Amino acid sequence: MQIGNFQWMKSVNKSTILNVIRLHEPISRAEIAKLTKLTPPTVTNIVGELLEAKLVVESKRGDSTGGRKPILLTINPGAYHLIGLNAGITQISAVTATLDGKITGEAQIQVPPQVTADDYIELLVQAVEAVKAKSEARSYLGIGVGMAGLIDRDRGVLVYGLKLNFRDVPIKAALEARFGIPVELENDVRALALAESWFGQGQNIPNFVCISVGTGIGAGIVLDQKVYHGSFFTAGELGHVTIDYDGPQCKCGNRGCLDMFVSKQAVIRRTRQAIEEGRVSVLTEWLENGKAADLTYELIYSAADAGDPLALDILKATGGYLGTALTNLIHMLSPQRIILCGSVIRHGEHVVSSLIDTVEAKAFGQALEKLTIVVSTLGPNAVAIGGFTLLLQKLYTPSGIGDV
Amino acid sequence: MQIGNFQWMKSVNKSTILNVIRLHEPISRAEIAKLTKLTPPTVTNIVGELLEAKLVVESKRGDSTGGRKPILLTINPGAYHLIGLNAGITQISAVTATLDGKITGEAQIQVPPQVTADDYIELLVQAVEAVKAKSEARSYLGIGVGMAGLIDRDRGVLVYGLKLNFRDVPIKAALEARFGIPVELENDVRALALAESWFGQGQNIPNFVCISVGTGIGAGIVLDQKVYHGSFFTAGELGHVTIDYDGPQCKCGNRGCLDMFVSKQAVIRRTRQAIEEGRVSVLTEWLENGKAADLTYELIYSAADAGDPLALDILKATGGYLGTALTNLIHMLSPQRIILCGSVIRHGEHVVSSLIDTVEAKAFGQALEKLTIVVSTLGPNAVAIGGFTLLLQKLYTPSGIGDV
DNA sequence: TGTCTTTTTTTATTTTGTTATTTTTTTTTA
DNA sequence: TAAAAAAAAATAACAAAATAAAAAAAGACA
Repeated sequence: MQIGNFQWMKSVNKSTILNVIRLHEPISRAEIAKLTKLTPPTVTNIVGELLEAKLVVESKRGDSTGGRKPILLTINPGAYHLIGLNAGITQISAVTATLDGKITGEAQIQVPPQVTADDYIELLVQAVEAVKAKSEARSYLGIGVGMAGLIDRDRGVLVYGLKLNFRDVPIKAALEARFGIPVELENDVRALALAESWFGQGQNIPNFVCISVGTGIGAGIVLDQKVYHGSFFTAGELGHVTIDYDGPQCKCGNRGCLDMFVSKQAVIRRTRQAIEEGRVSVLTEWLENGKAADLTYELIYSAADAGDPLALDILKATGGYLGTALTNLIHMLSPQRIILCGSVIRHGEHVVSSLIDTVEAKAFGQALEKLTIVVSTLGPNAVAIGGFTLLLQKLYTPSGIGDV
Repeated sequence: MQIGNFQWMKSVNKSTILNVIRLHEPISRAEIAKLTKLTPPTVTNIVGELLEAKLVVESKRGDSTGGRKPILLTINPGAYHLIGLNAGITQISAVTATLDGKITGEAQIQVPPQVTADDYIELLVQAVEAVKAKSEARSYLGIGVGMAGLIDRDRGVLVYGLKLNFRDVPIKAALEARFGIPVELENDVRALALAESWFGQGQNIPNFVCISVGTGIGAGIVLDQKVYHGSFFTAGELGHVTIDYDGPQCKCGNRGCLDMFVSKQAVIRRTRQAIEEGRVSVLTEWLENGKAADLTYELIYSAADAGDPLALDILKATGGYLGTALTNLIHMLSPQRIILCGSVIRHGEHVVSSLIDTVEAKAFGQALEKLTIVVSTLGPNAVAIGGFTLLLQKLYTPSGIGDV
């Protein structure tokens, strides 16, 4: 139950001002007062504390508009640094960044197929050490981790997932004990959504959904500018949405799950099946004359790029299935934007175009008119960016500033 | 951009205290201080203002626990009254209620098939007059309206819907001009969800979805205790979710929409089709010997109650389709609870049981374990209750109290 | 140079919550 | 039964932080 007292009031104003500086830098005290409707003395007072905490610096003088030149304020990028991790199944990647979200270094570590939870934590530590070694930053505000699996955001625990045998792994506690700085843990797709919200295509979009299509399919849902978790952090399971009432059996027990149609493996399976059924394709040649060792997703989209009709059909159908699932989502949640990410999207112009065609054909009304579908531009570090954004989010939230 | 100032701080505390009184009445000042962590003088001070505004009354003395007996406070039910409307296609129903949500009177007005928007507003006015005439309340806090169609909640405008030719009808402005008290307008299913959240099965459930199945299918989504609208108020279009990729053509242009399987009309259509195909059913007799004029939904569930295998099959299949759609929703949003409402549910034990069976078979993981599916207990006035709850919501929100 | 503008800081005031104290009322206990 | 203890509520003094008014600083321009 939030109650109003002086500390809280000040804390709200402090975070408001810090956010305004972040979003409008470089900006003068007078301009902040105008934007926030706070009075100039209040702004001066709070900016003083932010300067003292080294979160903000006075940069240059601005241009005069007929009077004294304003002293422009910016976020102090150098004082504190952030560490973001993308903790994946086969690879851990780490980045360091400044307070304004600029990446200053990166490092990768491969994960062997068979590891215990303790091994994995040790690999996370190595990744942090590796990226720290490459950076000359001294003071770190914390470590933010995006991780595949069911994550208890509040406790910082991997409940299950990532590797099959992992159960209740206290990632946050382990890393905090090791490094003595705050650690935040979040599901990878939701970290991605957070990254889009702060630095990508989700900026200034209150309601959007980030769809990640790769080995699995997940949705990161942002509603009213906040990442939505659902009860017990299980929202966004797009992969097991039914799109065909009488479709093929999925390993989850249901029929016609989206996962059976559009994951990387599903695309490969459907292509193989079509070839076995005798459909003509350049892929048959490539495989037979040893030009390709095995049927991979990369091979299929190469064939599609080369104009192979089977590969094109498969990828278009993939977009169609995905588009159908997204149309359902659009009618239920009516997001302003859908952001597509993941390896299938990054190498899948055919999938994306057919997806957009499908949505435009199937969705209707205002929900469609107000909608834009875009492809993520954050690149392969997106989840790690989301990781350190968890720290920024805390910093820029009331009562998150005093701790610095 | 919310900034902290004294009025806001006080307003937050005032609404906090008013809410605590509502939820824990009868309660003493000392107890409020303990619950809210506000200090006793602050509570005394604010309670004084609430007493003066007649929103709260000192009722009896409580039992002593070894010292002075506490003065117990309750919401003043008599000082202000509320009006709630369910503005439907064929009928408008109105209720009056006290500040604690007790209904004190009701009235109904039938809507002729052909009316203009102006006629309809006049009928709304008549409904309000009729219910006011039946109540001896003097002072009304406002009118809250739940209405079928696309509602712009902010402006209080019916954008389209209800009757086919209605476009941009300024309901709020019209009623405010007529009665001189605040009017709030909301979509009917979302009003329903709000009613459940305050007075029904959604109490203390942060994330739930209210499914209404009748002539159409809609979902009212409550996330983090707030009714979710989506971009441009179009969230919750459950009726046109695809559940069968190659299903029958819907009037919206897509194939296999849920609406084609589970609305009242769809149930009738599917039953008629089965009869025409020669399936044996008691319904055939009832219709042939003139015992029933026409095939209606009521007739079908009577037959199911009488054990008719065709009717049972149809209703069970209906539950199956609905359950499939809900499973998708559950995997996407992971709500803690699903509340079923509407006429098909109220007279559909067979539908509900098959729906629950389907969800339990198809959903999996934490999303299922943490989920409960219940039937609404608010009765036929639910939307009207949601209507006046719009006013309560405003009243119990910071800066909504000063206006009284 | 002098006046006008704009930005920033200073001073005094106001709002409102907090701490400490007092009053009122009741129960407990000697 | 009277004194002590305890709880609830009210009052007084205090403090935090915003606001209002005014002053100072710094520059523009005639």
